[in-house]
Amino acid sequence: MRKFNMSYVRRVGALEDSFLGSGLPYGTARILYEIGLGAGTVQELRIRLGGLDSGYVSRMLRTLETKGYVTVKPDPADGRRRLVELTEDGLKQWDDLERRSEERAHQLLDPLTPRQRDRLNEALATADLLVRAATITIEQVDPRDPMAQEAMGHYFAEIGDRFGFTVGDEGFGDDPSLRPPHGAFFVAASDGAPVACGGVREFDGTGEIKRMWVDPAWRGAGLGSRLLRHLEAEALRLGHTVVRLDTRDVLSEAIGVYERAGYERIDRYNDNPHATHFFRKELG
Amino acid sequence: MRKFNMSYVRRVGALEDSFLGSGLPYGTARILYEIGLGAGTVQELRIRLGGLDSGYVSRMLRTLETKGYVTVKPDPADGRRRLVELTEDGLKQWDDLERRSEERAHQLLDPLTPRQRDRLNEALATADLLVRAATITIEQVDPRDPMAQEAMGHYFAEIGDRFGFTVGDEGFGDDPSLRPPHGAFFVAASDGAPVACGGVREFDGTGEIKRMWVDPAWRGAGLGSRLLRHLEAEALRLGHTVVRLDTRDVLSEAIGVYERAGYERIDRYNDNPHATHFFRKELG
DNA sequence: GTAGATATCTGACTAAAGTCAGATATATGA
DNA sequence: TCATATATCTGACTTTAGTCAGATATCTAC
Repeated sequence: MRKFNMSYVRRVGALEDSFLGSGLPYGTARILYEIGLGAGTVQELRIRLGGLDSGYVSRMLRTLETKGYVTVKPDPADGRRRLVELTEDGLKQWDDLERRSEERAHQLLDPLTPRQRDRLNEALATADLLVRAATITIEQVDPRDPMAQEAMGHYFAEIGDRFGFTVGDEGFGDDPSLRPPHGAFFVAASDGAPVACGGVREFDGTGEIKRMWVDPAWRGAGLGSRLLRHLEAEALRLGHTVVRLDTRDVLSEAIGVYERAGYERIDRYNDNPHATHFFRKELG
Repeated sequence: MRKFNMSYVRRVGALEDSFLGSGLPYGTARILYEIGLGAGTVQELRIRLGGLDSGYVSRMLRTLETKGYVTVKPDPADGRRRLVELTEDGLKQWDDLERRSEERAHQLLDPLTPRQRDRLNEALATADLLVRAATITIEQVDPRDPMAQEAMGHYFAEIGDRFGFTVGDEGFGDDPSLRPPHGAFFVAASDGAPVACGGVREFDGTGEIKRMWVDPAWRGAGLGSRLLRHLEAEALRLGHTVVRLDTRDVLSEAIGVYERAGYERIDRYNDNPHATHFFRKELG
């Protein structure tokens, strides 16, 4: 991997140079590009760019503003925040960056045969997926946290359970049992977007895993197993030596994950009307 | 490819940050690292680092020298040049960079399963090879040029022809027919090292391709065909509509390249005692 | 031996990138 | 309502990275 970095950056790093030739310094061009990918608040921008200094970003936005490439206005939802978006001129600049970058990439790949180009694309796609997978972070959050809510939204939508939330609630059933001290909820995120979630709670004297979901695009990448290990560790920490869970036949990939993780089929242990399969595992 | 760059650099780019934490600025650390990969003249260093300004490099070397990480002394072979190498302290620093970088890579890959790690390595190796292949440059040089000499050295070594050069010559037979105006010689280089070569000349009223060689590590990557197309174009430019060539059975890959490029077998057309196969192609 | 060419160095410079300490205005919770 | 926290901005600053124009010593070809 390190060998690849050295060699790749030396050769292709120049791709980034295409940001130049736009009359903008690299940092400023990067910000312009990022705004073009999606307008938003200054703060979002800073995070997406990897935590740049607020003063630094502010100054660059001022530059872009005086050049007429972006507009900055207060966020109606929170007067402290400011919303940034591209002007028409800014969009033109952005398209320009995009085109130049595309051109450079084509030129670079020109000497390759079509078959080699296909192989390269495939290899890069694989590498990208795996690196993304490696940099997914699993974090414990409150089930009422927006990220958790978003993830559970996907979960309930997928199992077609329109009753996952109580009418009148603002979000999906805030199950207090999934919060400390006797429970926990985890969200796995990639680039700030939730790609998997799951919770542990106590039920009938043992640990129980609930609401485990993995983004369809991420299935088969080992993320389910990783999350499950995380949940089991938490169950153990909460003092359980046995965990159980129920699931339904629609979630076929999930069933595979449980089986490969050493779960054994058991009889129905609760009265969940939607559940079709029940599992159990000894921990420790 | 561009998508990969954005995503990869954002995630793994931080690998380069490991150059920091060494108390050295990035540029200086890069030089130190490069010296550690192989001592040599300042010039070699500059080229390996992608053509940095001589003043800039000189200054950084001065910094490293006063820190006691490198020694710089005149090259006995050419008093204008200076040789750079690591001191013991410098080697320690280098190992440190190496270790930190390695650590960082391991940490990054930690969440992946061994199978995923293998897949990633394979994908990166493929991508690296192809990107290297794409950035190989083919340039016309004088056959007496050191690069050409080095490439021909490999060629003669491989065909086991100890008589490729005339005794008393400093290098490999400087065949004036491979120089303009009636001939040309080309070297393909990757990272400053020759990986393929070949020449065209006039022989008996038609074009003739001579001394075509591809580094064994690069065979099967389409480089031979690419070089051959180059040589054919040159032959055409020199006014030939037919090219011929001879080769010997030891160079089996080469024979495949000629056949796939549309060459047809012909009878012996010269008295080269080592040649076993003879080919011909109409151009244009 | 002399006229270039080459390799490195020095000094003077610029621009980009980033840091840090407040200032200001708005939001939030007790 | 008041203390505190948050989001952004401004000004003053430092470090890196890189450029350019000579200066100097050495080599090469004629």
